[in-house]
Amino acid sequence: MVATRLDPIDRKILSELQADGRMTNVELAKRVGISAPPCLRRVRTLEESGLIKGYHAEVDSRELGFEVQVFAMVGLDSQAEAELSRFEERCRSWPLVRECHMLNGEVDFMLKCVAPDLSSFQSFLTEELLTAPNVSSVKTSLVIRCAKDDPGVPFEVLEERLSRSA
Amino acid sequence: MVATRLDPIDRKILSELQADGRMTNVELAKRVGISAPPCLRRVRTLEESGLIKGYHAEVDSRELGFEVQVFAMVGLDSQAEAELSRFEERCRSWPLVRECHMLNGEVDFMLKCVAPDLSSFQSFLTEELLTAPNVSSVKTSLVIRCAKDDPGVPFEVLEERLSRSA
DNA sequence: CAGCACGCGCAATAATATTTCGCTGCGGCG
DNA sequence: CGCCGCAGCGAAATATTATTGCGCGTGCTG
Repeated sequence: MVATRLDPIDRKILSELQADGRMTNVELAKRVGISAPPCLRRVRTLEESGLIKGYHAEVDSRELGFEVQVFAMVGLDSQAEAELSRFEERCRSWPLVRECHMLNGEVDFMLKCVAPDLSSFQSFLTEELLTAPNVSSVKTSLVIRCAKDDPGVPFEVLEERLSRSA
Repeated sequence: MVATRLDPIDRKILSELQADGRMTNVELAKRVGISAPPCLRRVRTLEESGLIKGYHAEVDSRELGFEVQVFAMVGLDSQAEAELSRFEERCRSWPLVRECHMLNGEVDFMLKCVAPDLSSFQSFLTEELLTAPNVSSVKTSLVIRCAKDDPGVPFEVLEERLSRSA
């Protein structure tokens, strides 16, 4: 990891931008305690180094008409690398699938899906996911409500850890 | 849902800002096909209506030293509302827990956790999660690799759906 | 068909981003 | 030790962007 090259100011920048990605550079500079130009240079460096992978607006999915959120646990018949990749590629092509994680243990993949309503998810499930090649089992769990949905990483933990090792 | 009040331009704005939340307003206006001032007015309206809940920088968690990502499926002893809320509140106070979703079915909660390494996750698991009141069972699954991690909702699906109902 | 409300674009202004420049502190090297 | 070169800073200048005010057209509504 490249994080060791980051000084406390860089980490503060990342933390602030994770919390509010549209903060002006002036405001950001004020918060991290340096002037605007070096602050912008640091942000650009963080972007170019790939530590900042992008910026996104967080939208209200329910209000936008996506009432249904589902976790799908998928088991495959073959776990050969070629088959794994094929399944991942398929997931990337399904818009309803927002996340696809390969897991250890009995279940091979965890998918997070979003759909306008139950019936559209059902048809995705039966017509796409269950009929996809190599898929042996799918267990789905509907999200009843969401208590927490924080993006990114807990910088507090990082700081705590660094202060201990210092 | 309030989405019916949105015209195609508003939806395009949301879609563009979800993909790139730091786009300048002039660029955004160009893409959605109107001039800058009305575009900015629309963005402000979307923000005030809560349809845009915020903006976030997407950071590279591995590079930042968070090597471990885990899904934890939690079962509780009591599912009384007061107990559910209490557990949710506890999840909000744990930095390592980034998401907490209540599910239907046998498992009560799905947690997405992030940690610097396996041992720090283990200590969280044994010292915090497993010892929390009312927690009866926890099954964890380590993320081996991530094939897809798209934020937000698939606007393509929304458009398709609206064009059918039109 | 007049009046009204709404949303647009244009032009002007304010704020912000970005570049340029010179200063300063720090570590390597003569 | 003292000099040099580098890296990072801040101030100032400039370019770009955000924001406001205003007049115009369009489409309801009476």
